Amino acid sequence: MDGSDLPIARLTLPEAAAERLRTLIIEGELPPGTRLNERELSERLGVSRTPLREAFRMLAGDGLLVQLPNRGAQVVALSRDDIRHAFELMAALEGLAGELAAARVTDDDLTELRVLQAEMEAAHARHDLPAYYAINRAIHDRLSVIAGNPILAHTYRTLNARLHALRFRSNLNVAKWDQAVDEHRQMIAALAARDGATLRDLLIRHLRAKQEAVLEALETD
Amino acid sequence: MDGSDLPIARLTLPEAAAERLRTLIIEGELPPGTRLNERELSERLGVSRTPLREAFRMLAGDGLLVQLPNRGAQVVALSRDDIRHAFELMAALEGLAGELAAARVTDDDLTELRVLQAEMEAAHARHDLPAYYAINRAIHDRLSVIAGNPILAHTYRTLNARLHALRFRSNLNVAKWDQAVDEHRQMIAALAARDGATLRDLLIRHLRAKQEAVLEALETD
DNA sequence: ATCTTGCATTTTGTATACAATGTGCCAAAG
DNA sequence: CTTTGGCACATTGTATACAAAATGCAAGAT
Repeated sequence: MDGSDLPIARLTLPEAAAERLRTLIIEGELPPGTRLNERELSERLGVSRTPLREAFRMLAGDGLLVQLPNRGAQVVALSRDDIRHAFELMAALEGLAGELAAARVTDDDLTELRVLQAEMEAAHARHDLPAYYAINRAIHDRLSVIAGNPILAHTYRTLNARLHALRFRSNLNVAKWDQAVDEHRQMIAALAARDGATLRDLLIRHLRAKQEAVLEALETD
Repeated sequence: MDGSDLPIARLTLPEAAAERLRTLIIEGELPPGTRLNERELSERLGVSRTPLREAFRMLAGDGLLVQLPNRGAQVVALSRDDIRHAFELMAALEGLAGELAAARVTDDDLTELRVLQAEMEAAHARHDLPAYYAINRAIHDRLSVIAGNPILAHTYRTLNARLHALRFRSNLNVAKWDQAVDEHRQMIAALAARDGATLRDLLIRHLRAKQEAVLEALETD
């Protein structure tokens, strides 16, 4: 069985509201720092304040919101240091994921990853940055799943969501982009060779480069 | 200033309830698998159901509770695999903390850690397991703080709380105990030498040993 | 002119009432 | 004797009313 014997996951109202809010935040509809008025938002989402507040608690747990007593919730605004810290942790998580994935990867997984890699190179060739980001994310997500550690995967996704809320896209110079694509090639090779240590190092370096690009992009805001 | 200019953190009712529940779970008062009846618990804690439900959401975010739609919350019961996964991640987090700590540790930090280490050896000498655990935890916590990455520290604490809810104490054979104390000595040495790579390896091995001890202990339940 | 002080308004915090859903038991049919 | 249907009860889900707290503005004092 694949787990479909557990109760089917119908979304409860607070969960649905949280999901909706999450995308609003990540899509940039609710930019960092925005104060969230409960009454206003509850009308906008068509739910009452009670489930909305539960949604707030969930998102606060994910680090997308901060809640100040008697002053409501606001979309988190990461400082430069926060970003540095988040990337530091992300690098370690990706490194671990790579190490574990190398030990467990199947040939089917590799085939799938190679398809994604090809798509990514195509996006790169036609300078399609949004597509590149989407595929890039899919590859890294896949890796964290192949690692076979749900707790890691969850931590990874949560942290990733927080960073995505920054919407740092659209800034990436050509040299770094070329390099990133090349690093991906090396990653697949390391994975195919089941070389966990190398893959780990590659991923950590890869993340460090990404961090630099992000911080640079914020610099020029 | 030390940050005391931010709004002083008075506990809101849901937060207080969550804190209370958290200790009840970690102390083993509410063992894994316990179903939490909202009405009953709200009376016991002296709060109404609304703030209690927000507390549930917070603890669910921390992974201490699972919430099933229309079936309420229950204390999470970790499977052997969950434990393995949690330790896998913990090892990576500790490793990162060690690496970062080695780069930032001050002489004052070292003095403090050496005091804790001495206390730990004393506890070990008099076979005081509870004290040993407490000091052990203090040392590792300290390390994650010295690392200077609050996001890492938070992730670490959260995951740690989940594992502590297992209450796996009271099982540890003498050989492993001796070894653990010795590993701690080596850790302090590596830290004093600012040797991050060595410290990282030590911590990861240390955690692996701990994991084995825990899994063994559960075996004999 | 600037800084308090107090009041009105807005916003969040909590409790409770009501609705919807799930659970378990018992009876009747196969 | 087992199984299924339905009913009563218990529990969770949601909305709303009320209480408490914070914010902004204006008027007065320094």
